[in-house]
Amino acid sequence: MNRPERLRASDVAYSSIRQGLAAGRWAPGSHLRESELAAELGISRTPVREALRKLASEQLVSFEPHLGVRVSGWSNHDIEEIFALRVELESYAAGQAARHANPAQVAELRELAEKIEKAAFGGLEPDYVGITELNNRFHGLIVAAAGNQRLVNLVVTLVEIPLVVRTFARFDRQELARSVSHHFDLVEAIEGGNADWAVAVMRAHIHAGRQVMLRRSTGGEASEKMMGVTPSRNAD
Amino acid sequence: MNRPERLRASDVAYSSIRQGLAAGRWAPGSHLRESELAAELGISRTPVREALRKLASEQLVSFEPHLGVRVSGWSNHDIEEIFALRVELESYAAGQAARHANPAQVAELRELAEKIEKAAFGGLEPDYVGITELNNRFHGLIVAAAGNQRLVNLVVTLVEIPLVVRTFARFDRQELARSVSHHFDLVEAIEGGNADWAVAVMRAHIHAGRQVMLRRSTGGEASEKMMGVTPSRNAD
DNA sequence: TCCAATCATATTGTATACAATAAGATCTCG
DNA sequence: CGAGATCTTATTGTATACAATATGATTGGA
Repeated sequence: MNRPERLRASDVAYSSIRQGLAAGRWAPGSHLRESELAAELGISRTPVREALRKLASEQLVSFEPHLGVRVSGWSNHDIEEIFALRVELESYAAGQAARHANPAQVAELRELAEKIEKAAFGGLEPDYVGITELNNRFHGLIVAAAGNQRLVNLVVTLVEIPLVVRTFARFDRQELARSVSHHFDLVEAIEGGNADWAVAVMRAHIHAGRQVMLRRSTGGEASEKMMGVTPSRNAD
Repeated sequence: MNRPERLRASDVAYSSIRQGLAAGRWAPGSHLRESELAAELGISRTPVREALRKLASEQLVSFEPHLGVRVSGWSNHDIEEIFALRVELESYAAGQAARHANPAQVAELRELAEKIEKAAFGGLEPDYVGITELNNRFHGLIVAAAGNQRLVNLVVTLVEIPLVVRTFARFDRQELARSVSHHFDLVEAIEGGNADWAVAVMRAHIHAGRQVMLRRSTGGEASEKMMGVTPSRNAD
């Protein structure tokens, strides 16, 4: 029935390395060697190279000729740049979603907003992994509802970065409550077709997220210029 | 003194193919064969593949597994998407430029605006190639003056598309005059640090450009869904 | 004659071998 | 002992050979 769907080795390599990056397997600044990755995946360097170049084009790793790729680290400056663009692009997306979203999309948005609330406050501790996953789907759906495929592509590469930095573990209960509240506001604005409201809420929502990201990193461990994740090995 | 600066074959391939795309060497939809390009450039398929994948990540060509790459065509829908994003991103950039641009950048902007005026109206016929080149530098400088490197990356990939479609040949004298006027307005707004003004002018400027692009293509040759350029060969 | 299955061929995908480059180690000379 | 040049080695860059896949032609049957 469903064909074997033979995967290309380069796709396997891409997914695998990308997942490793998101999981914080390598410390920011680590040098990724093509042969190591290839050996581990049981394939040759060729598809690994292809995967690494694609990841470089998404700025998840940095590439320098003859030196290979390094895992990108995210300074406060990077975070500022990314959130500044998210404010513009995602607020525009919210406005367009308010104009174009269909009832099914609105229903799914509401469902996601409720699930996020449950993941945040349904148990004794917030389920950060669940929140991250659901939040990405919520934001992704709004961008998709805007009906601009290129916008989707742009935002995906911007949003996935903070994901690497385990965003939501930085939120305290009050900040989580604010975020949840924004989500319901967005659903209401979009459902009502009120683009101006949707834009305003989204701008505020992203600004609030930006604030959390910057506050924690500067106030935390001193002089930690690069914010990454705790590597499980290969810290270089 | 200056080291030989040995170029990598993949970079040569990238520049060469990219230039060919901008020059309209292949019709939209054409199938680019790795071996052909490799033979022509006197290199192997490996660096050609790398170059093609990079061009695919910039959406200058489309890639499908096992089928290779095709030269992208630009439908009205594509143009709409691209200009919608340019309105948001470049107007934001203009606002930031008004806040952060230094006197040297302002001077260069004014110089470029004057050169564009000369290229448009200095001779008997507008120098479309010159206008395109200068206009790209003008817009690029504003984006650069905004001080957000990621914004530069995003806008570059959006702006280069219309370049492929020979934008300025679509402008009549009145439209050229309007465009030139906008440029001087932008310089004045940015020089005065008036972000609100700069944003407004840039939004209007991009909208006007969008209008020209869409009007010509729908009104011109009938049922021409894909807007490309006249291919010099290999129309497939 | 038309449709379907099979096969041939061109093209992409991957592996591997080799070349070129850069970083580090070692050695030499002051 | 230190600084600099040279050499070694690890890693990336490129070429080429081979495998897998998709497209189109051809053939056989209804």
